Amino acid sequence: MDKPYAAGLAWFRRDLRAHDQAALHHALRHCRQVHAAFLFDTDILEALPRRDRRVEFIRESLVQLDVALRLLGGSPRHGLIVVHGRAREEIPRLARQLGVQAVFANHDDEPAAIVRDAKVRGALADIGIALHDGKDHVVFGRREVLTQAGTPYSVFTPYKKAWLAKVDDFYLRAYPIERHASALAPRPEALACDAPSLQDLGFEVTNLKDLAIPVGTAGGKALFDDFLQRIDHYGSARDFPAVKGPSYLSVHLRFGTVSIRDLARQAQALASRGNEGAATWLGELVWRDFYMQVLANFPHVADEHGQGHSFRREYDRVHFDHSAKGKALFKAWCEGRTGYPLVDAAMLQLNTTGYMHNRLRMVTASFLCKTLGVDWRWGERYFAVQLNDYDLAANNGGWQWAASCGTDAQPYFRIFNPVTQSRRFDPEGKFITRYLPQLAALPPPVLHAPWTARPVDLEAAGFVLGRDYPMPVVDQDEGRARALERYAVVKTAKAD
DNA sequence: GTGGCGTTGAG
DNA sequence: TCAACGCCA
Repeated sequence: MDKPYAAGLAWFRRDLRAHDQAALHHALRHCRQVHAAFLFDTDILEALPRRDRRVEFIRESLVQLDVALRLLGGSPRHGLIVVHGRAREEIPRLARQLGVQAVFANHDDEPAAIVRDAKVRGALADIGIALHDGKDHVVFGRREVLTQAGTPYSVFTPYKKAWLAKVDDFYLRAYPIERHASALAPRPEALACDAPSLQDLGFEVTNLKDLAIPVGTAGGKALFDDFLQRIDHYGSARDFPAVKGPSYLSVHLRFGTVSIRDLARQAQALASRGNEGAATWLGELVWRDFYMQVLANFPHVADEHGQGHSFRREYDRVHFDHSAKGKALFKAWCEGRTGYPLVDAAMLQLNTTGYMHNRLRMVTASFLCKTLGVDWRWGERYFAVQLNDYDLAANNGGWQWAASCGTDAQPYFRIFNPVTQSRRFDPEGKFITRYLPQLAALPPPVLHAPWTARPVDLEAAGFVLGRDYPMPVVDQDEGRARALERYAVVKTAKAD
C-alpha cells in the first residue's frame, strides 16, 4: 500500500497498550516511520492530589508499554517517547522535532479532552501537521447506535437491544499491529530516556503496590484470565461486596491496558454458548458504551470541569442543601462517619483503596443525594478524585441515575434504604467489618443499624455508641421524607 | 479466462 | 461480516 506520510506520531493517552490499538494501527498503516509518545499533561496533573494512585498506575503501565514497543520494533531503540508539559505546546513541539506530517490519536469525548484536542489540532495545523483521530475505547461510540428515528438512545434497554443486534465479529476484531510493526521508527537519541519517576512528575508514591493492584497490560491480562475462571457465577456473585464477584478490570478499561474488543469478544462468545454470567457481564460493557454515547451526544450533562446539568433539565430545579449543615453532612459522608455501617464501610473502601464495589456506589450515591439532600455533583466530584477507575461518562451517568435526573434514571421516589441494602447484600456483615472491625463486636442483626441495639447488648459487647461508632447523622425516614419534598418541584416543573 | 482460496481492510 | 484482490491451477 502507498503510504501518504513519510513519518507520523502515535500519541498515546488512555490506550496504554501496543496491541489492538486503533491510533497505533492507523499510524503504522499510513506512515513509513512511526514514533510513539505519551504526554504527562500538566493541565491534568496540576489539579490532582500529590498522592494519586492513577498517576502511579499510568507510570507503571508506561514501563510495560515501552517494553512492548521495543519488542515490536525489534530493538531497544524503539522505545516509547515520554514528555511532560501542556499538550498544546508539547505535542506540536515533539511533532516538529520528529519531522512528522501527521499525529494519530484515539477519540476522547470528555469535555476537557475535546477542548485540549481542538487546541492541539489548531497548533499542529499552524505548522502544517494533521491530527487524525478515530474510535478505540468503545465497541460503538458517538452516533453508531441510533434509534429508528436516527436519534441517540437515552434509555438503556432498547440501546442494548440495538447494540447486540449490530455487534458482529468485525466490530470485535482487533486492530492488527504486528503485521505493520516494521514501520516503527527508532527513537532519536535526544528523546531517549526512561519514563519519569513519580518524583520527577512532582508526585509521591501511593499504596498502589501494597494494594497489589495489577498494573499495565500484564496486570490487565492476569485479571481477565482470573475473571474468566469465575465469569459463570458473575450474575449471582456481583451484588455482594464481600464476595470476589466483579472483574476488577474497570481501571484497566480506563487506561486502555486491556482492549474493550478483547473483553467484549470473549464475553460475547461465552454468552452465545449460553453462559449467563458472561451475558450479564457483557451487559455491563454495554452500559459503558451507553454512558460514553450519552456524554458524546448530550454534552450538557458535564462541563469542562466535570460539573454539569441534569440530563433531564427540570431536575436542575431540585434544591439541594448547600448550607453549612449540608456541607457538614457531605464531610461526614466523605469520611465514612454517617453512622450507617454499609455506607461508611463503602466510603472507607474508597478512601483507602481507590475502589468501590458497584452496588455500594449506588447505595452511597443514593444516600448522599436523597437521604442527606446533598447535591449529587458534590458526590460526583468526590468520586472523580478518589476512584482509580474514574471515568467521567460512567461516573456522571451513575450519579445522575442515583439522583433520578439522568437517562434511564430510577424514579425519584425510589430511595435506597441503606439498612435494607446492608441486610440484603452483606447479611453477615463480612464486608462491613473488614473496614469497621469494631462492629464485629455486635451481633449481625444489629450490626447493620447499631443504634437499634438494646443497651444490654451494647454493654455485653463493651460497645459505646458515639465513641466506638457514630450515631446516625440523619434519620433515614426523615431524610427520605425531605427528599420527596425536595424532588416534588419536578412535578410542577415538568410543564416547562 | 475463470473459479476457488487465502489474505486484507473496514471500524 | 462482507467485499475486493491477488495468486495459481
